Amino acid sequence: MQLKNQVEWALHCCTILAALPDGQYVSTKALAEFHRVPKEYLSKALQALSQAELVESTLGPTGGYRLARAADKITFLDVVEAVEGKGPNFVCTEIRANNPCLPAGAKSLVSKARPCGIASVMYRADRAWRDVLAQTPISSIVSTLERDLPPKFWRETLDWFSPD
Amino acid sequence: MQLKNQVEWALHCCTILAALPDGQYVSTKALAEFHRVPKEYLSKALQALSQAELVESTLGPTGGYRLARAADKITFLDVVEAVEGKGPNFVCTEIRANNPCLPAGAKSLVSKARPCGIASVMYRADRAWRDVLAQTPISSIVSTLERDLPPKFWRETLDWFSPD
DNA sequence: GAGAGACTACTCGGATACAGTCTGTCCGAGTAAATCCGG
DNA sequence: CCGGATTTACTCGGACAGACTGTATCCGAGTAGTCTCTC
Repeated sequence: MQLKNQVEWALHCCTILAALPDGQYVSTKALAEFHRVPKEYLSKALQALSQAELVESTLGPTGGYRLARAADKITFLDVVEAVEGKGPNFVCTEIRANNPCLPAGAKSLVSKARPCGIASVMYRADRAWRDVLAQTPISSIVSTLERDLPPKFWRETLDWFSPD
Repeated sequence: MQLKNQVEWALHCCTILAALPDGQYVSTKALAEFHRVPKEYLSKALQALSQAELVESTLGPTGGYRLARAADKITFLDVVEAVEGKGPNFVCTEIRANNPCLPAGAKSLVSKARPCGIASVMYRADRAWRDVLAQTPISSIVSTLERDLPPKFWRETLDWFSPD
């Protein structure tokens, strides 16, 4: 059970978009070349972000993507769920209802009113995972990058994306 | 990104083993019929538990599985990791090192000493998930089952597994 | 009645098959900026 | 010099293929109880 590669790519692309001046569009091509990942496939991840309304796109030349809202209003969870889906990582198939000792009509014993104890624990864990992601905005990564990377490389990186 | 079905099955099987009298062996066949799950496939999950030394098996007739240690010493995390593997749900491929602005020899900038900020957050979330699972022993589910299920059905269920 | 051998029921592990998802590529349609061309 | 047509560069969406993983089945080898058969 492992998250897709696209999750990692989407997160890196979002931090790039967050680091650049507000409103600057960046093309899929540029993002793909920068990270050395297949352009057409990365495009799928960006489309997912677009559909989740985390980024917005413009067509035509000079087109591309930019964040749809402030970088501190976009969390890791937003990005992960956009790419990976919002479903929990555990799905209860209610196999407890297959207990041959339970009468056929005893659906009430296994109804939503008495959720499966095992599923409850798994859901709680899933929520803990999502909570951490929800508490971390994309902007926080920009800060650490700005602090950790030598200013020279940081400036060159930002310039790399700017036209002319 | 979703956990395997086998995880759910393994957890349910473990709670059954935990609920039965200490040391009682239960065959794969019985567990499979009880949960209405393919026997040969369930057997794979049980083998994984066996390999992780959470359960122990005996061959021959009256053979089967039983818990290898007390039910309050076996956590959800033990079972999940036995079936699903111990690896984190996010793997960092270090695509930040592909930044074309970084000189070829600047490996030190992206070394373990400065872990990728994005990966750090993902690992933190993964740890939060595992922490919840590690804090919940299998025995806790037995308690809630005993409390929620009418005693009649509970007794019949335990009897279902006992030879005689 | 006792002991040796055959039998049975189970686990274990490997081999195999099928479906679904992940990864990656290709192409056509639509769009907006830039360029070109004719008046 | 200006306005309309063409070109260009991008997004978007669908179709497709290959690899990998998850799901499921089957079978043979090994093992421990049980049964049978012989003395």
